[in-house]
Amino acid sequence: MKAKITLKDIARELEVSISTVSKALKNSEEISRDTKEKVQAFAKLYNYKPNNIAISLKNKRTKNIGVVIPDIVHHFFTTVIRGIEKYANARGYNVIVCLSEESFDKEVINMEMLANGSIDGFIMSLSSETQQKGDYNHLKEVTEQGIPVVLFDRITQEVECDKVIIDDELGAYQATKKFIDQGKKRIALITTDDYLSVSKARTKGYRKALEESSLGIDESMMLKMPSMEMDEEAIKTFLDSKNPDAVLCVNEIFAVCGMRWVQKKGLRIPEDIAFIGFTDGVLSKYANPSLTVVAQHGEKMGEESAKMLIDKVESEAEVETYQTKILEPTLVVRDSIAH
Amino acid sequence: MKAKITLKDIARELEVSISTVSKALKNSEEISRDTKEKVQAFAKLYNYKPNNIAISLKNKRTKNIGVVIPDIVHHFFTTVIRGIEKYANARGYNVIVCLSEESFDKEVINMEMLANGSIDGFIMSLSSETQQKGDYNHLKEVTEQGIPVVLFDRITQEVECDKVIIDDELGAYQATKKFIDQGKKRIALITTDDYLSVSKARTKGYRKALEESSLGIDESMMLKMPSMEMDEEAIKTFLDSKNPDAVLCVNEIFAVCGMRWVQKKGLRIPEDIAFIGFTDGVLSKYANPSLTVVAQHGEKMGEESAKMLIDKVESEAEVETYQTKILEPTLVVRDSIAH
DNA sequence: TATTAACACGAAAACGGTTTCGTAGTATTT
DNA sequence: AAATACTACGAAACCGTTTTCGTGTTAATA
Repeated sequence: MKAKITLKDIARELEVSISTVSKALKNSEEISRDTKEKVQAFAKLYNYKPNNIAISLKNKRTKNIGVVIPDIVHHFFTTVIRGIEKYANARGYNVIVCLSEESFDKEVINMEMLANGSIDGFIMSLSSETQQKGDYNHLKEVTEQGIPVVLFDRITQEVECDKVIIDDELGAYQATKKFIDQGKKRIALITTDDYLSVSKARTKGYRKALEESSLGIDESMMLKMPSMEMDEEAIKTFLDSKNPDAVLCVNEIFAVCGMRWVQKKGLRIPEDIAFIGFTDGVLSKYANPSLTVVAQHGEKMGEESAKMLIDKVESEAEVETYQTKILEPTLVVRDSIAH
Repeated sequence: MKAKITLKDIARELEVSISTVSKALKNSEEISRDTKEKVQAFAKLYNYKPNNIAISLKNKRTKNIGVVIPDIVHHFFTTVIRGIEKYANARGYNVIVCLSEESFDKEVINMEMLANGSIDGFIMSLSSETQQKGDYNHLKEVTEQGIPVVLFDRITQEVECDKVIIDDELGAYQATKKFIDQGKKRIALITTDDYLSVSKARTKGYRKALEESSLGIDESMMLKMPSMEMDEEAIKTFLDSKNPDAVLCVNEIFAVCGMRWVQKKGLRIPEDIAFIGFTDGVLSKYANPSLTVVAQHGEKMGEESAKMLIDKVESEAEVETYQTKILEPTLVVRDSIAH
């Protein structure tokens, strides 16, 4: 086992000072050609690499960014992380991932853990519990300490920071409009409770499209699932009783379950009943029939978030101005609707 | 913006030395009751939290573990990360995630980036390119430096370190045996090229089961996909020409594609043709019919890996003894086979 | 009363770098 | 020859902790 070599080691071997070594390795003008060559050669030979921790301590920059998300076993978040990681890596940053598992307490603990010097900034999506409680003090504390935060997807207006979202309302609006244009009359919505900012926005878009049409809104055509846990029975009962000819679901899973059930009953998709979901994951792609979805462009979202964060981290100016970036969703048309 | 308070700040305010503050906060016996109370009260008031970076530099322990995986948009890896994160967090560690994206170079770069003090150890799964090249010098260098490494799932025998795998051979063997017991005669295998350690093991299990049976092996019943990219045509052609009555696939996607195709041709699943895949992901669960799979217990695998790594990191002893933990796979029976 | 022990605290080194500033020695200018 | 300007390097501070060791003060002991 050969331990890592330090500046001090090089200095001792070469009988120069630590400062000289440091400067020589940085190709400083201050150091003579001879000395530089000697030091650099030695460093290369012994594979010297500066210690990140020491540099972090000195610079007060860790080149780490903390990502706090509710769940990682979830296609959307996973693509966001990929976007973050790719972008951050390209700019020399590492990504520390923490999972809140939809718990307020875990979210708080994770942030506190990271806020003590481990990271230069946060990228996060709120846990459902946090959104329910409406308690954002942990976020406010962090921003007050001058640590930049970027919120994505599940955001709140109560914290002043940069934000990246997709226009969920628009996505739902377009999807619903698509149904209307295709002559669907009984358009249902399967969503979760309103505490999730995204569900709320999607419901709004759905309502808006119906209001604008001649169809109008029928409250009973909306099924609100109390939690994000799957409850197949609720969906089946709902579909059986309301008999929709089109269903908009706020995720893939609700949609796939719905499709499976109506197929079992002998209905044809999309002729008798059409489906559109949210999130362009594997499920939609390989479902039978393949599912039309409102794609959220998670990777793009991750990139944007990382860009906003790193720009802020690296900007000297203490700009107290925040922006919200709204990405446009895309309808990915597959076989679960007519086309 | 209120900046973080340091020991020095407290010392100045309270007119004591830094050492006294440090000791007082640690409840040292050396410090008088009075002083301790004073310091602790002040620290609490100003919400003092020690700087992680400084502590890391001092202790030469970061409490970070580096996870390097080929891809994060992949259910299996995602569950492993969750397992790692949960376990590591419980023991006070953070997880830095790096993606190799199946590239050898990225794997090397990521490891180098982290190996300079950012982490206490690695948990990783090899990129396909690395397994193809068979070049493991980056791993060897790291272990030689005394940084513990735990390899999971996609491992190699050429590096001496702890390893966690599932018994892929056994999983494939059991799945194939299941087909045989159910009277299937033309049992096909859809796999990827052998360079992936897991594909190799699964193929071996498949062969073993057939060899032990009266059916024997027909090389042409094995389809080797050259890459992990989906090639639907190859699968269709293969299924059409070989006409199997059972198909074992090394992942979910191959299986779901296969199912979709044979259903389109009017075959019944599982009566005419049965399917078993690997990886218990969302796809299997919500496929139509739902897919029987060999579950890999990713979360368990993550936990085990994290446990092995942290135990090693925290053990003072420089034990040069490594273990390989083999987890048992489970057959999750769903509607794609008779039951 | 002189010695020792206990107590409570501070100085300083250490972790591994970066960076400012001072300076000895040489080269250039007047 | 004296004044000035470079060149090339080292000392030391600093980032924020922890920890060892030394020491002044008081209390207990001989």
